[in-house]
Amino acid sequence: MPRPSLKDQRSEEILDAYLTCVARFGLEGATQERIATEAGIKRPLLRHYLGNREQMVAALNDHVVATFNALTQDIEAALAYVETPKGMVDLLFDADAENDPRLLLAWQALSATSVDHEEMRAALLDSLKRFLDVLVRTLQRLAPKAEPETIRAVAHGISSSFVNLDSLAPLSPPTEWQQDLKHAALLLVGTLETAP
Amino acid sequence: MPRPSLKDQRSEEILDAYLTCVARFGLEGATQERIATEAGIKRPLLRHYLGNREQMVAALNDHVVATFNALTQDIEAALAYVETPKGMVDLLFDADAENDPRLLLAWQALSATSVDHEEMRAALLDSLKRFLDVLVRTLQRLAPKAEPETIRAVAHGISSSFVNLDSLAPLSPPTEWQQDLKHAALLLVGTLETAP
DNA sequence: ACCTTAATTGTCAAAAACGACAATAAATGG
DNA sequence: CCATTTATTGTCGTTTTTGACAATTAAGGT
Repeated sequence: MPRPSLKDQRSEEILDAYLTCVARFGLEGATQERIATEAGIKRPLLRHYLGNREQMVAALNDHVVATFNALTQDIEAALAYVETPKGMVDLLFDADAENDPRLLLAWQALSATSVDHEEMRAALLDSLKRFLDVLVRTLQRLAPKAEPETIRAVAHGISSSFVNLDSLAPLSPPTEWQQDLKHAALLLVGTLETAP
Repeated sequence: MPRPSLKDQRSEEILDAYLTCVARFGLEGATQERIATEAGIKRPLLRHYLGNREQMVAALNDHVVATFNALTQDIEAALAYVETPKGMVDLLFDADAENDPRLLLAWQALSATSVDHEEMRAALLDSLKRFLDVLVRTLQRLAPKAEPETIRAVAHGISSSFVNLDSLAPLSPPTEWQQDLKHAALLLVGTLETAP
């Protein structure tokens, strides 16, 4: 048997470096040189692992979508043990504290340029739908009496605050904003409890 | 006297084309070729009007910040005639309906790469602060009894939904999401009325 | 030790992008 | 009509980025 391939494992590391560059310089600003430097390798290795540019972008999109979906599933699993809307917000905004913003920044960079690539666009949109679905289902469980439309609105509002938390990170905003956004999410879920 | 200069007027048009490209391809994806094509001119004209790349980026940042600040002032002026929190949300999310998403998309693209350029970063952050300030002051006027911290939270929540509205546009999301986000904003301002 | 395949690097050519300058056309006041 | 300044385009050389291939090194099984 020949030498075993570390391609999958290595590809993950390189995709992570790619993710870093896209979050920092945007999709087209993430040159192969920058990615290679970030990954600590030589440029031709990128080709060896991820192929040409088009294939690289597709791989990154898959990676970002898969990571985001995995995050969604982790959150869903954790939310199963939550019994109150407040606990839900705590979980989301504490989990995000230890969550590096690169993922959502890259997600946004990809979605901004996904107009041309239908497949990418669909996958990105689907990943967000999954996230929203988890929020909606959890809210339905925690506030069964609430109107479905209200639950959808709350889920979207929480999602917006959740996303903004990361997308504002490059501006190094005042630290209070983080609490303000969490507070907003708390206010939103609070509207479900008092519903008739 | 020599031929009169149309530089200011023309620069605005070109900056608008620049804005379009940045919203679509990101900051580093907005090549001079694409901008020139979008503006219907030849590439060397870009240099004539906006200078080299570094100067172009600075000019775009100024333009985006100025436009965003102008939008903020317009909203502030319109909000002066609003008497209810619901009216405020109506105004914001109706004004945004006729508001093309390019501005906020470019704003985000700039902010994502502003880590290196301190001046840009400060201006972008300041423009967002102004917007939030307008929301806070309006909410203070419409709900004088509400806690300052709650008002800040509501303002941030509304801002998040407002921004998300545009940043999701490239994914062509379901049209209901637009109403869901507005609904979330309504729920947020609703928490101010019932405050003791 | 040998063979097979992966990992890694070197290198080159083509294309894209940029910066800079020259040259031409156009318009306005005198 | 002339002079002056702007608007516009053409074009060159350089740098950056990419695609592609060859060559070398390394690792594991037999």
